Amino acid sequence: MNRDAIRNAFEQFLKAQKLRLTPQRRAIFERAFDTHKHFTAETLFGWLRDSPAHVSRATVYRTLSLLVEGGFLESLDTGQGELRYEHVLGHRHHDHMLCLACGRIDEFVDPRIEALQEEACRERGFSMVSHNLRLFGYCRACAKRRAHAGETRPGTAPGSRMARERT
Amino acid sequence: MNRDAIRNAFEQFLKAQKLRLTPQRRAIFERAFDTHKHFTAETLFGWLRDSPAHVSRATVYRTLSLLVEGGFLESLDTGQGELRYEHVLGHRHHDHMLCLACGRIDEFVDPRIEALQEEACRERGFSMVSHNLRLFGYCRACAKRRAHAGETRPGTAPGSRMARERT
DNA sequence: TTGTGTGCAAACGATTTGCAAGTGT
DNA sequence: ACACTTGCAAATCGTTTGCACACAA
Repeated sequence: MNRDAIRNAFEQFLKAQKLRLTPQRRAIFERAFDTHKHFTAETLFGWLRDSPAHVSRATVYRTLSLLVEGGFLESLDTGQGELRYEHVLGHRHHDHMLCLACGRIDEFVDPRIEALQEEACRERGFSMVSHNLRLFGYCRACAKRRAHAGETRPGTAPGSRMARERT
Repeated sequence: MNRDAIRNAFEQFLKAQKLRLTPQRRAIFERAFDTHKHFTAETLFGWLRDSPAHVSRATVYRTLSLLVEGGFLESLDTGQGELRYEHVLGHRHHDHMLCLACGRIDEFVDPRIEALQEEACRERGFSMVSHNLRLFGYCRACAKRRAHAGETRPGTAPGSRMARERT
């Protein structure tokens, strides 16, 4: 799915919802799809602040919600305060591994896990709408570094209440 | 694992960390283990407010963090703003199914899923510390009700920003 | 025109923190 | 005594909202 097709889908979506295609929405849409990485609302706001397009923080939030509702973006709760966004289109469902030390986010999928989830739901009469699997730990690089340093604690802000060893 | 054993472990934990056993900590500990359900900090605060034990909200939060660090409680991020807490001891690891309509939280485990997660980590050199699998959808009862009513939207606060059909 | 959308700043809500006063050990 | 703890209120922080003005359709 290329950019034009996605943009087109977005415009169709707005039209269908009787929403207006404003320069702000256009700017946010374009910038969001200019990156391949996960980003936060604040990050996107920063990107646009440094560009000719002036979009207020409120509008960034409002439009990101729109894009999520329209199924263009998906929001990922890293459990660390702020939501991160990622593309949905042309991007199959996947789960995440989050590094407690460097914040790196890796994606993975195992169809067998997906199937077992479906099975669990079926057995319990639960009608699943979506799911979310997050593995917390240390990426290869950080795990190696920590093994050497003999570290025990997470590696980010010292003393931070977040990134504990447990969920 | 009975209450006395857990309490004992808690006191040992405090001692080991050179922390003091105060009436507030005792009250919070007892009240937390008086329930079998998932609860929020605010809920626990409410329970204690209506009891002879006077504990400030700040202390509730501080002590809950302590209990999580000590491995007595585990916090569950329902993705709906506030954390919920549940016992750990005598309570094996499990994942959750969250009902978008009534808020019900069910627990389940599938050792095969757990094993596949380990495998995924091994393959990628990721050193897992903890994980968190949440299935969002409708519990048996709500699914049935919705099927009849022909509903499309989640069932809680109408128009609420949360409980969307997507994550 | 006219209902939407935007920007701004104030409001939120859960959680954290600074600080002076209290209290286990 | 003397840290460690508490309570209180103020501070955070990401996100949402009220409102007057601007602007797509």
